[in-house]
Amino acid sequence: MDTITIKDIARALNLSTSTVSRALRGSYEINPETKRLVMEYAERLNYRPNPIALSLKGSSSRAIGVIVPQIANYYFSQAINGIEAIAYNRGYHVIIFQTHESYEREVANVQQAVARKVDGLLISLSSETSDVSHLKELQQKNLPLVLFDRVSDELDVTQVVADNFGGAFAATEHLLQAGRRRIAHLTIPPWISITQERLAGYRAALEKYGVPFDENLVRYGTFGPDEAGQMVDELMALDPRPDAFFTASDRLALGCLAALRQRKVAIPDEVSLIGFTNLHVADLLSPSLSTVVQPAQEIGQLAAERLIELIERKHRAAPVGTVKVPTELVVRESSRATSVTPVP
Amino acid sequence: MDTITIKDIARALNLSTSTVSRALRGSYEINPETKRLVMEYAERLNYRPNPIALSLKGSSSRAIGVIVPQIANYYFSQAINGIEAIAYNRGYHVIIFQTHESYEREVANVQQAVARKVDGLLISLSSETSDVSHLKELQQKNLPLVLFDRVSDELDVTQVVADNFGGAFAATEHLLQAGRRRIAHLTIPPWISITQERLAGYRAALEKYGVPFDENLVRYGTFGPDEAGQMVDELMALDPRPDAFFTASDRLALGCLAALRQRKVAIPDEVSLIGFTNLHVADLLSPSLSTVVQPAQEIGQLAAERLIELIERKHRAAPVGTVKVPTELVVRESSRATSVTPVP
DNA sequence: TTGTACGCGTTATCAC
DNA sequence: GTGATAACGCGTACAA
Repeated sequence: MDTITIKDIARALNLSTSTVSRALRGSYEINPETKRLVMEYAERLNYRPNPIALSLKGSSSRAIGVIVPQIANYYFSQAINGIEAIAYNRGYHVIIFQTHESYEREVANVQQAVARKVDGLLISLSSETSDVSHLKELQQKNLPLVLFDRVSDELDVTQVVADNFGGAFAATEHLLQAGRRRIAHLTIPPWISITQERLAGYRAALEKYGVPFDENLVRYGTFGPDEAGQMVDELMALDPRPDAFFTASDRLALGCLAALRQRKVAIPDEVSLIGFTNLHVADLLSPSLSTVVQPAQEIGQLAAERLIELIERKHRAAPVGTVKVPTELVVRESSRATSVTPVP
Repeated sequence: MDTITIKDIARALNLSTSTVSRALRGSYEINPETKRLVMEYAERLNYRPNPIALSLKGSSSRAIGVIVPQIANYYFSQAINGIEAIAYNRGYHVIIFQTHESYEREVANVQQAVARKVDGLLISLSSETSDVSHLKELQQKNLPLVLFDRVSDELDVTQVVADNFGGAFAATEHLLQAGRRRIAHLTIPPWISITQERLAGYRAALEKYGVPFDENLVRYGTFGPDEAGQMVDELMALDPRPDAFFTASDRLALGCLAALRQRKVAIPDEVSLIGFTNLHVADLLSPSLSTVVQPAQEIGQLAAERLIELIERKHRAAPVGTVKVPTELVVRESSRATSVTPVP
C-alpha cells in the first residue's frame, strides 16, 4: 500500500470521504477540530490528491501543453525553459510535443493534448502549417491558447513574438551605416510569419537609406541541412557580389560563416556578417559576428504568463493581443561586444 | 457536444457500453456484425478513448516521464529529441520535468511523475543528488526506470551512458601523441558519475605514456557562469604552465576558448584544446578545436527503447545492465575535420 | 457539521 | 453474444 487516497484517510479517522475532501479543501462549514485532524493526518502520510482523478472529474489538470517544431534547437529549448520556469512556480506541469515541422503531426499533437485534458496550449506553428482550422476548433472548445514566435494572423488569439521587424531593421541599418550596399538576406521559408516581418524590416531600412531592394539578394531556405553553402555560392557568383550577409537563423549564420571561411572570404573586411541568433549561439560564433539577439526565454515566459492568466480567468473576458518582445542588436567588431543597442 | 465517449456510441446504437467497449477492442466473443457497426460509427465520429479515464482505471497511461537537469542545454535537448522520436512511434507521450540541478526539485518531480501515472521514468540525475532513495522507492513500486548520462552505481537499474572513459582516454592520448605533457583537465563536479569515468580515462592515458598525474592540473566547476576564466587564470599561472586543455563540457570548452583568446594565447600553437562536446556545438566552435563527440541523441533513443521494453514486458524478468554508447574523437587541425576515430 | 449517493470514461467480472 | 454492475479517486449536490 503506497499511494494514499482520501478513502484511506477517511477510514483511518472514521470519517466519510466527503468530510475529508472538504476538510482538505478548507471548506467553510466544517469543524475546525476535524479539519485540523484531517490536515495533520494527511500531512503525516504525505497525501497528494490524484491528478488523474481530478482531471477526469472535469476540473483542471494543472498541465499545459507545449507544441513546438523541435526541441533540439536552441531557440525552442530556451523558450521551453522560460515556459517551464513560469509554469512550475504557478503549479502547472508541462507536456511537450514536437511537430518536426509537419502539419500532420501538429494536428495529431493538438488532438492528443486535448485528449490529455491540458488546461491550455502554447503553440509555435510548424513551417508546413497554413491551414489553422485545428486551432480554431480549440477556440470553439474555449481552450486557452497562446501562440508564440511562429504565429498566424488568421487566429484571434494572444500571440507573443520578438520584434522581428525592429531587429531586422536595426541589423540592416547597422550594415548600411558601415557602408555596405549589397546586403544579402538568407532566410527561412517565406510563408512563416517571422520571415515576413524580418523581410519587411530589411526592406524598410534599405528604403530609408535609398538603397534599391534587389530580389536576387534574398534566399529562402527550408530548414534542410547545409543550405547556406549553396546560397553563398550563388550569391558570391553575382556581379556585383554581396558585401554583407544578414541571416535569419542560427543555422544559416553558422552555415554562412563556414562557407565564407571555406572560400577564404575575409570577415568583416570583404563582407560583413550579421545574424538573427540567440545570445548563447552568438557567443559560440566568431567574435567578428554581430547579432540580433532573440529573447527566447523571455518569449517563453511571457507566453506562459499570458496563458496561465487566460486559464485562471477563463470565464471573464479573454484578453487578446500581440505582445512584442524587444530584440537587442549586439555589435562585435573585435573580440568582444563593443556596443549593445536595445531596439526600441 | 464535442468529445465523444463510448457511452454516446452505445446510446446511438442501442447497445450497452460494455458491448461497445469490447467491439472496439476487437474482443473474440462478439458478433462480427455488431463489431462492424460499432467500428464504423466510431470511425465516423472520430472516437478517441479518453486517456485520462484509462489511466484512472489503472492500466497504462501511455506516457513516460523524463527528468533532466535542464532543457536549455544542447546535450539534454538532443537526448530528449531522441527520446521523443522513439516514444512517438511507439505510441507514448513524453512529459518533461527539469530539476535545475536541485535535489529537492528532483524528488518533487519524481513524485509528480508518479502521481501522473507515467508508465516509466527516464532520469538523468541532478548534480546535487547523492541520496537515491527516492528512486529506490520507484523500484519497489515496480515502476520501470532507466537512468541515462548522469547515473548512479547505487541503483540496480538499466543505465545508458556514453563511453566516457574511452572518450577521455582517446582525447588525452591524442594530446599526448601531439607531444603535450602538461594537460589540464577542466571538469564538472567530482561526485557526478561521468566525471569519475572521464577522469579515469584521462589518468589511464597519462599512465600509458608515463606522464605523472598532477592533481593541480584538474579543476572542478559547478555549472556556474563563467567559471572557466578563473580556472584558466589559475592554471596559466602555474610553473610550468599547461600546454593543453581538456574540458568536460560545452560550457567549459567555450569558456576556456574565450579565456585563452582573451589572454592572447595561440591555439593550437601554444596550447592545444580539446573538449567533450556534442557535434553541433563543436561545429560552432573554433575550427582548431578537436572534440570528443557525445552521442546525445543515440543515448536518448537507446534509453527510451530500453524503457519501453521494460514497460511492455513488465511482468517478465527485468533486463538490467549498463549500455555504453561509443563516443567519437573528431580531430580538427585546420578548418575542417581531418580524421574521425570511433572510440572502440 | 457530517454522511450518502452519484458521476466523470473506461474495462473487468459476472450474469443472462 | 450481450447487458448490468462495480471499480479507479475525487468533488459535490442533497439529505440528515
